[in-house]
Amino acid sequence: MFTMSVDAGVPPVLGRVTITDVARAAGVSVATVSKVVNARYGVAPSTVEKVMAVVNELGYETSLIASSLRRSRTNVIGVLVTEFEPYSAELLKGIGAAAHGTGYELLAHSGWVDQAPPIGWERRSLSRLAGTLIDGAILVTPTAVTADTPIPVVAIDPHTGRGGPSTVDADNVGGARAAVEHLISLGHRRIAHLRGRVDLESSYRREEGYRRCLEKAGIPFDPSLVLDGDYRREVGRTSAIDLLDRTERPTAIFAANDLSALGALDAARELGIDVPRELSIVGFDDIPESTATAPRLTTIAQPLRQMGATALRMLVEQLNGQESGTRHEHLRSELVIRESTAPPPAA
Amino acid sequence: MFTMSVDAGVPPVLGRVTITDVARAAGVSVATVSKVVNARYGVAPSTVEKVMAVVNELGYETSLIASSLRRSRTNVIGVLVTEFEPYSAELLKGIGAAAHGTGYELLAHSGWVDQAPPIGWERRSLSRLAGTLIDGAILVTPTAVTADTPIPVVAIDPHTGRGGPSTVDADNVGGARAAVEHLISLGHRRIAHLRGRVDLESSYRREEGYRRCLEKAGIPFDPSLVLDGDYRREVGRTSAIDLLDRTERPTAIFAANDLSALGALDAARELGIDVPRELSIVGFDDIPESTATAPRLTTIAQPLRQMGATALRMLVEQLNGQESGTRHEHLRSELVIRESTAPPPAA
DNA sequence: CTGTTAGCGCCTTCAT
DNA sequence: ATGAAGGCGCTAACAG
Repeated sequence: MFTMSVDAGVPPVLGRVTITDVARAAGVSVATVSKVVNARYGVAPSTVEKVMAVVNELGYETSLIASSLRRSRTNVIGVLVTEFEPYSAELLKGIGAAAHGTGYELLAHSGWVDQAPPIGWERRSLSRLAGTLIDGAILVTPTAVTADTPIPVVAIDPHTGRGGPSTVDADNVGGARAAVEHLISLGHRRIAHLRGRVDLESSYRREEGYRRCLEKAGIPFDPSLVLDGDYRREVGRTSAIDLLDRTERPTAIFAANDLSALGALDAARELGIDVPRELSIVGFDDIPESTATAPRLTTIAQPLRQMGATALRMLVEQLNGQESGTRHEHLRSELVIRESTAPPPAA
Repeated sequence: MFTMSVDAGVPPVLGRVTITDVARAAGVSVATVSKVVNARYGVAPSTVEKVMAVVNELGYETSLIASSLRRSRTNVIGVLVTEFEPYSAELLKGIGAAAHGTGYELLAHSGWVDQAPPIGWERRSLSRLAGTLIDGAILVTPTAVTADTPIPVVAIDPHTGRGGPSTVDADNVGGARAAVEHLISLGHRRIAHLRGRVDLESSYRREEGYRRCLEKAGIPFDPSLVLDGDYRREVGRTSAIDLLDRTERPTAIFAANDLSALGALDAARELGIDVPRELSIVGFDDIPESTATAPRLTTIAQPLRQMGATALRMLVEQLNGQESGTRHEHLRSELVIRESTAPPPAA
């Protein structure tokens, strides 16, 4: 505990310092301490001084939990994620940067560290934190948000864009089409797809973009070329191995996100398949990790930091009552050509 | 609020659903609901069923805050950071990965979004969350931790390694020496240094490594070549501009972390100075962003994910009472040569 | 098996 | 100007 050397004859306190400890040490009531700490009127200057001295000596800080249980506002915004992976980490950076000057602290919560998050996980998380600890929340890739949340909410890349809370996402269909168009323009015809998380809208949109683009180019859709990537590296790797072990393997893979694309890259390396000479790979997201590989990943860049920042600003507007209706912010995504794509082998 | 269509004649509830709402709707006492929800013994099966039905209908979840105020344990580990930037984001990824299977949820807290964190910021954050919300904490780059914290704590890259809580860090002196040796071996003699945050031990160690290495190579130490980088991109940029505007500018810069190295890269680009032909830059950390630049950054890699994972494991051991004494884990850092370093211009 | 009671730490009337 | 009392939502001990 933070019991430092106590000069003024105040006895040290065991455990966490509470308002009661301060009150006892200062010889006043807890109510008075509360008033002093929260700068309320009606306390004699001499009392204020006395109490503050004890507060400093004991290193007292009001418990966020206790006060939030009592108060209505906490000035804390919650960021609810299933996991801290590169995607949510990027959003967090953007959210954090945008939080400067708003007066809100940030609390990022990751439940479900043990189990896979069930559909609707965000409801549980929200229920556990809302109403008391946090004033509003940013939901990262929620699966089943409804409109009637207990506190203001903004969802990033949610399952369903309409009818629910305000949302932020990037152009998924357009991005996917740009990715596949790029591959087609290089000459690829056998293009596989590593699908995203089935509980997310973005997965469907990206697959839709993939199919539409094939269709437009007159390439027949082959369902056997679409496997699960689940937005995860290991799943992407496994599916890619399946794909690449076939006698007539695809010459290109469009992965629904960078993580699964990195998994595909892992697979190619393991199988001794050269990227991009023998296999082209395109990802989606543009997480920083996508430049750390050799070859560097060609991908569809989503403005993740900006998406996070936008979500935070929208939420703060709601919290400050400046904005009432729900908004749906769509940001642009764009093709970033790096080193993982090339024309297919001459074969 | 999560009031869904209520079938069993339970009236909808306004605001967050509390245990009282459930009790009232189910026609039992709050104590009984609590027992049911927490799977305690001594409740009739029929009652359990009845209560659970209402719980599901109303979408009730126990408030983390209220229960943590009452209980001693919460099974939540706090990660206290000043800011969500690339460094702490990497740690968070490692911490999150290591949390799988431990039974602990994660709560990452960033206070100080408005103000610069004062020395000892971690004490306030800890006081606000400890004792109730979180069972233990990982402190990221704390500035003045003492040994007597109210809850078990592990510090990552703290101000002082000894006498305080358990710590995790990487080899700072060795890393810095490797960086500067690399530059010297390339032929550099005028090597500048962008110093880190003055409130952190790691800054001193890296500067120490820099000076020792110069000394060993017989290069006189020039204090005018050491400027503040503050571990931040913008500060690194400003200082680098100062350095590069001089008539006799350095041929190489060793930045105390990648962020300030990226700032130096920004500065060079603005001034039209070619990296690495006219200026070499070495960073420290190996955040994913260090590969996203052109040229890619040569840097000292700290195993950030692993550091986070180690910290989590150490903390869990403390929480489970398997480990009592404080430990200091030192991980290795290593030079990663990429594209931002080359021999100095022939001049 | 169920309900009543007390209290976690804090803030807010409302008396004094 | 100060303090006593009630209550936020919940759980643990005890009573019935």
